[in-house]
Amino acid sequence: MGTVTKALSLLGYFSHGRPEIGLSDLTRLSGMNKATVYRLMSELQESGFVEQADGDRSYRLGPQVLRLAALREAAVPILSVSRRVLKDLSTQTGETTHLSLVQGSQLNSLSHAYSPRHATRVMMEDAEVLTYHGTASGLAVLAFAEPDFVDAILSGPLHSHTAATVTDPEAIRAHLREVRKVGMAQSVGGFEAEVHSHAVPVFGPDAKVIGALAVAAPVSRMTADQAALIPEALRGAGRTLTHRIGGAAPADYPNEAAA
Amino acid sequence: MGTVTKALSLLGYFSHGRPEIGLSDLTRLSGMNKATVYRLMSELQESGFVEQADGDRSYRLGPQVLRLAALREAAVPILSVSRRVLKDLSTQTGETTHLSLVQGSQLNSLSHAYSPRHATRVMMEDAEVLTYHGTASGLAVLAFAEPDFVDAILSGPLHSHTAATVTDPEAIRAHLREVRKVGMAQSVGGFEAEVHSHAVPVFGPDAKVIGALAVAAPVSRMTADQAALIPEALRGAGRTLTHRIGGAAPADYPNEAAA
DNA sequence: AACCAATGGTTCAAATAATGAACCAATAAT
DNA sequence: ATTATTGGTTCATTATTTGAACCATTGGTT
Repeated sequence: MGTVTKALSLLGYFSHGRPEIGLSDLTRLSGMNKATVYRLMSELQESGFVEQADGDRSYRLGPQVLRLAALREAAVPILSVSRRVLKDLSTQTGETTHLSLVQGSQLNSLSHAYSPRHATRVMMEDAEVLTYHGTASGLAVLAFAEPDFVDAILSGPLHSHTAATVTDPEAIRAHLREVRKVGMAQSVGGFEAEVHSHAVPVFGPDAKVIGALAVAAPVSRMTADQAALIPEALRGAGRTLTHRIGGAAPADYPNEAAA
Repeated sequence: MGTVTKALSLLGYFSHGRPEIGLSDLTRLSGMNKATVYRLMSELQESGFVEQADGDRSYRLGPQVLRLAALREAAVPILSVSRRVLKDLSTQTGETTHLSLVQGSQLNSLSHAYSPRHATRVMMEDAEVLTYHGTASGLAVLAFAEPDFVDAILSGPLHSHTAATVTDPEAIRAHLREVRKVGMAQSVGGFEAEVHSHAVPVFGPDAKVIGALAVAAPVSRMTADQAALIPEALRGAGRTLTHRIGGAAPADYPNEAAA
């Protein structure tokens, strides 16, 4: 691992649950030497990627990342485009919808929309890490990802989020074959109990999967009507989003042919 | 310059005008060795901070920056808070408004709002670099920045954007004293011709200036009425934004006492 | 008040990783 | 057909990173 990769990997320890991290904690989390972590963080701080919280001396993400994200969006406006698609999809289905993108070996939720129709709804946060094996979005991505990538994910540790999480690699592979056939993944209580999610893959310009679009509803609201309406609306939204970002579905993707 | 700083500095060459950069260009821009740039970019790519555009092999910012920006916003929600303030300020003034933040030694526009009132309006882009000496926002920041910081900026090269740009350090310092007195900066055609900008500083929790809030109007619309209304609305918006992000104005900031 | 265990931060010889000139293959321009 | 330029690679030399040990402070225990 090069020095730069090491420094950037430190940024990976920040999350919603851990927005600020002290030097000692970072040392423990990363397993690196304290002096090393200190020097790397000092460099990241110099560049504005992290800053030190006021009273405390612990680190948090810095303002420089905002500039980069704004430029990224200007070059590849996935988030801004997705907001419209998500809003429409939430309106159509009456449920919470979200977009997640593949970032290295992890899948991150990055944009979401709610519907005002029901008082109860599935809540989402942006920049949350989703597992590939335990979420409909993750399965939708895996089903259309490169075999090497799938192998890498399935050979890693597969945690159980709920009692309903499938963690057996062979069972997951069987599931993926099914997803490939219908072009959509479902997960009932696999990540959060009482949540029924549908997800379709989103493709980039090279016809490679770059993320997933999902509808998350309380299981109690999954009536026959909804179970018919959601897949249809979702498939349409997936096609729209892939198209608007200049993407293209691969030849073997069933939703296109069926459209 | 450490290796990490060097790698991150490469990200600084991306902008709206240059969203994708090839290896040779990046080598020339940075003045580093080609092999070095290649290795650094490879590491940045590995971490998802840049990616290579499809057909071309040139680099552009990667998806990983989106995740970090979402987390930064979750920890310090300046952008989301500012959007409301900017929208209100645009409605009140009928003009374009924008927020810029200090990021290291540069000032970046990061959020903006338009008013639908007039057909012509000053256009803005996010993640644009503003100069300290040539914009109202920059002057508002400098006027309340640490003396060392001001010295560093004014001792660097000061480019002329338009015929009206003031580039003499002593003239700028005199201007800054004036800004400190009234708590607001103005620039008429200093960055873009025909644009009259007003700006107030925004302060962080430690009473240090972190950026500026500005109203940008065509000079032709700067009637006596507007020239009275804009400063008042802007001062109010500045106070609101500083307050909402948990910031505090320093004791010598005049807008507070006047309120 | 003395003690202990944390914390963030610093030092310096030893180990390792970064560097840069030269080189290659493949396009693009003349 | 020739030349320049592109992205990418190599490897001995060089310079940076590393890590164990060390401080100074802080907060909690007894």
